[in-house]
Amino acid sequence: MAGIADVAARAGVSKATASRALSGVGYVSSTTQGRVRRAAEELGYVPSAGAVGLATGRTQNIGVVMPYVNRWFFAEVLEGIQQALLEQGLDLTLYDAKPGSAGRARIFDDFLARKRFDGLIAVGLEPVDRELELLTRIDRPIVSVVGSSDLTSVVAVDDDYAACRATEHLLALGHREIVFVGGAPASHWAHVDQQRLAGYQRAMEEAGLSAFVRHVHSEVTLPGGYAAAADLLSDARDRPTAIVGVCDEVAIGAIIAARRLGIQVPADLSVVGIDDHEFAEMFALTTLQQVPREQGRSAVDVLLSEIAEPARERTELRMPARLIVRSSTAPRREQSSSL
Amino acid sequence: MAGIADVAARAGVSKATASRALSGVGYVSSTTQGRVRRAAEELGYVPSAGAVGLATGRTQNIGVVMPYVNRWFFAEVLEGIQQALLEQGLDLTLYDAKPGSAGRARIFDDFLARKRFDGLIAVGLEPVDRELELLTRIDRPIVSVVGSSDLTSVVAVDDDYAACRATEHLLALGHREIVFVGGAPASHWAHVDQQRLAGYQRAMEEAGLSAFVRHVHSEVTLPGGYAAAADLLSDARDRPTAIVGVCDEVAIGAIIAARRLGIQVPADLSVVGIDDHEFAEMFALTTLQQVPREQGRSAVDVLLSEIAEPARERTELRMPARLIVRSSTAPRREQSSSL
DNA sequence: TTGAAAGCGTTACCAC
DNA sequence: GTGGTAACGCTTTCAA
Repeated sequence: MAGIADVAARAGVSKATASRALSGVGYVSSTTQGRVRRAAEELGYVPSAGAVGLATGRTQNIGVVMPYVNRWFFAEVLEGIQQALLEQGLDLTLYDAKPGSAGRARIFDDFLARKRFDGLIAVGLEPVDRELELLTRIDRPIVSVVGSSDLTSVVAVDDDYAACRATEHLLALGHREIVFVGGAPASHWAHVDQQRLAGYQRAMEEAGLSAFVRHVHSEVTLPGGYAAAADLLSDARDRPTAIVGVCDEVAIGAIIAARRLGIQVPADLSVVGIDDHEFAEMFALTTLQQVPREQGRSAVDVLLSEIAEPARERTELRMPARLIVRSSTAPRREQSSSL
Repeated sequence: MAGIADVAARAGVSKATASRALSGVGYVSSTTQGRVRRAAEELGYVPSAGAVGLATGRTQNIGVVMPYVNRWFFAEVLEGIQQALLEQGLDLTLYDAKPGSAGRARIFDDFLARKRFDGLIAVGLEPVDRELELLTRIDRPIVSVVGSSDLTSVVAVDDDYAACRATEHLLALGHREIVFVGGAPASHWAHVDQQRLAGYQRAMEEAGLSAFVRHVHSEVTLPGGYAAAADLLSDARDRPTAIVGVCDEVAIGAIIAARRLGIQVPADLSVVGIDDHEFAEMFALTTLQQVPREQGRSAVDVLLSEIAEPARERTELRMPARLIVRSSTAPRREQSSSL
């Protein structure tokens, strides 16, 4: 375990000079720098992260808190963050804070307080009040991905717009009986669900179809969408002609359910999602694309700026989703039952 | 930023005593301990991780390296690890090392060398030689999840057995034309694919059906299985009556492909997977269950023992998968084409 | 049972 | 341009 003292000794300089030569901060003649570098190389010198942290107050480590890692959106964001941090030579400490779990309480009470990071990225956290307060105490820059927050920077997609655009797409195809599937009453995804539901409602209202607004709850997962749609579609009499899924996973669940019931997609039923999930292509799903990986990268950019310049005011980056038309949507068909 | 000195001052003792009182190591009278604890409480004292690390040589942090986080198995393992670590009050630093990426090289060259962790869990890594060498240099306990390794402890499912069992299940149902789907020629999943393929082959051979052994390559993802199966099943003439998927994702892709081609599962085609993926239930998939979350937890157990007792010899934990019969498999039907 | 002081490995300030 | 040296915040001997 060669330390900087060993490097200095071998290069015939002081620790101070060695430090400067290695970090590139401050004056060093290029010849000594060369000598020091070589010495470090030869000794296989690796600075001790703990010591650097102690001395500089910077841990070179970013914390990431998210409630799930096994769901597409979260996993993608995480990968985006990881990649961006890697390029900067920063470590990433992961905190998996499942809503309501004992672990979550522990994370907020103990782990975050330890502040083993220079900044924090909170993905889809939806903190409750107590948690929010603990978060503010942390005194490190925080950026939220997904949702909204008055006290952190935010990187997210415009959920309201996405759902509205999805609904308009169906309306333009002549659909009227459009139901919005997704979002449990007490979802920890609350903000997003709500925004997307609102966008759907707005589009319906603007089309003068307030009376047709219909929202079916479901767990926000593929099996959840499957179950909800299976139920919704089982009654042939008041079956909608189109579905807006709160996200692609739910939409795909709905497509699978429809197929099992012998309902043709898109001939009998149009389905649109939001995400552009990795399975979207396979199910020919029309969707509003967001790129969570990019959101992760952006979150890192924003966070690093705030770390570099603490006085900076908070940023809010809200990206528009782009409509991708595949073949899960089609014009409303004249139905025999419409007599 | 109250430090231990502040706590000591407030409690009217020395830093040394305060340290002992707080950590519970060494002699302290219970009255002073009480006083110190209270003082710490009142000041909201939180020890500086960096300083503790410097002084003790322990970072209270575990590194986790995996090639993906957005795939079911990896995400589940990660959650299991995270939970177990959380309970122990340990942090988790994540390194996402995509095979062949520039980031991966960086992780091995720079990040792991920094040793900001007391031990390492490598999930499905399949390191190449150079990487293996770097890994051994680290001088910290390492446990591998998935695969095999002579120089680290291993926690994994018995892949050969699982595939063999899956195949036997189909054989028992009367199937002969059983094809194994999954595994690209140069997969970074190589070891697992290989073991499972071997298990399938063994079962076929033992049943005297060596001539029927057939392996179709596919990317080890749901869309990959879909594509491979769509291709495999398109030709009605030499269509198998059963498929063993290298994992559930591939198996489910195959089921979806079959349905789209109008092939009935399980009437015309039996499909069995390995995993018990979260979607397995929804597709009524017969499968060999492994519980990656448990593997993650076990990996943590093993690792912590090795950290506590460095001389300990390496452990190898290989768990058997359990057959779960749902309804994607059925007895081979007498076929009209079998005339 | 307690306290003083010596590390742990860097960085950064201030003379030289 | 370079070298002392004091932090950084904690743990851990060793004496008292």
